[in-house]
Amino acid sequence: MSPDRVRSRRGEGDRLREEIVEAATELLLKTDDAEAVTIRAVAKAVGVSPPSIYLHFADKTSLIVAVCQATFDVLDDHIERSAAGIEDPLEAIVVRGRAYIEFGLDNPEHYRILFMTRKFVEELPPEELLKSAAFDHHHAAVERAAAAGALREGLDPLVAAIGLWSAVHGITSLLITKPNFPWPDREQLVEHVLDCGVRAISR
Amino acid sequence: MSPDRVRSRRGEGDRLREEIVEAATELLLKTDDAEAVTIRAVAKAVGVSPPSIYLHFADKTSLIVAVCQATFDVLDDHIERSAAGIEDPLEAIVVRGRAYIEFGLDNPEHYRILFMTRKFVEELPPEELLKSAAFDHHHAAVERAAAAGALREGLDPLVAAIGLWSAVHGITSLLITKPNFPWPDREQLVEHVLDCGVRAISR
DNA sequence: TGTACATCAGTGAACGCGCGTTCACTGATGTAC
DNA sequence: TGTACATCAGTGAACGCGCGTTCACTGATGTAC
Repeated sequence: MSPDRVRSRRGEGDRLREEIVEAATELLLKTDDAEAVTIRAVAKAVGVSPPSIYLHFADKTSLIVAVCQATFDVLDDHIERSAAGIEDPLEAIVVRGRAYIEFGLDNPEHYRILFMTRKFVEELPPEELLKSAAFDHHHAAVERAAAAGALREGLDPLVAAIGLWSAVHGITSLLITKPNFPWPDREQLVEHVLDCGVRAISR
Repeated sequence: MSPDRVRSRRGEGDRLREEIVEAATELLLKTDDAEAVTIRAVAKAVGVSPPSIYLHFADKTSLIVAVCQATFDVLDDHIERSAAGIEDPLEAIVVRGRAYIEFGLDNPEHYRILFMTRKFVEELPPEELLKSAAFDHHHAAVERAAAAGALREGLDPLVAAIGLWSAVHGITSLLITKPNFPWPDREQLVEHVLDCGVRAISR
């Protein structure tokens, strides 16, 4: 993080790896611009020389992929915590959706590399393809609503889950991408999208 | 377009401007990668030297902005044609939504610069901010549905219009960004989103 | 306990690349007389 | 009708920049004996 970083002791070389991922993550948040996250900028933020990055990552893509992986985990965790202990399956879906949107709006550039960019999550060799637990958890939540008889007849829970995802993704990504659009009250908008989401799938 | 392009006659210098915008548009479609659209690549596609671009555009951003402007017009046109002559206001909304999604899926990289990138549409000096007629037309269509008494009580048509936009934007951008996701049948998904959209706002 | 040595965590300098952009220019084309 | 000239639509070569990445290296740290 700081330029007065002290060199790791023997055997603790892996500490740098974490510091690099953290610095890149923080840089994404602070600059609000994925293009500002260069090898040089990350190295500077960590307090290390650019070649040092290559002690832990084969190339820049690998570094960003590690950031994506870590961010997927944070997102999933955030949603799971929010929904913990909520009994009503439809309410749980709404709460999850709200948490998802919240994460996106709070971490726009992270959201961007995870869900609005092909390069780092999608264009990987098949065996390295990142997968977020978040979708599976969301899907499971919709299945629970279906099992509880809360969904419309004849509605495939997977299709319903994707529909909900695309609703929350839609509003999140538009708000991120179009800051100059004359949006009405943001909170009202979010609640409307969430309300429409369950309204459209429940019986 | 071709390297054997003939120089414009006197007074016809503006012809090159159109050719440049067309070439950039085509390049976006063919390469499916906004990063492939460089001044050099566009110049080569037109059959002209790189500095010639600067006879018509102050810088690269201006060129891409012109592409965005033209693409907004094409999108709006596509939607208007699709919805022409449809009487039922709710059906018109669905048809518009379908046309919007269709445009995005057929022109993913154009969709990306218009709706998934801040740089060219949003980060302009206020007086140059691009505005698409498409949203206003969509908004008007929702107002018509409201006037016809087709919407739920107490629903602000603007909020409803944005909700619908975010629904169609959501599915469009996810399908574009996540080609490797195990999507169910694409057409079924699109219809589900459209169906949910009107279902959630109609009475 | 002292010392030679291997190893580990880094560094400094430089590479090649492609990019947007600039500059001084050229040569065909139309126009004035 | 012929010709000098201004103008217009371009061009060739080069600039500086920041980037990812490589290479040969250094110096502190722990270990073997």
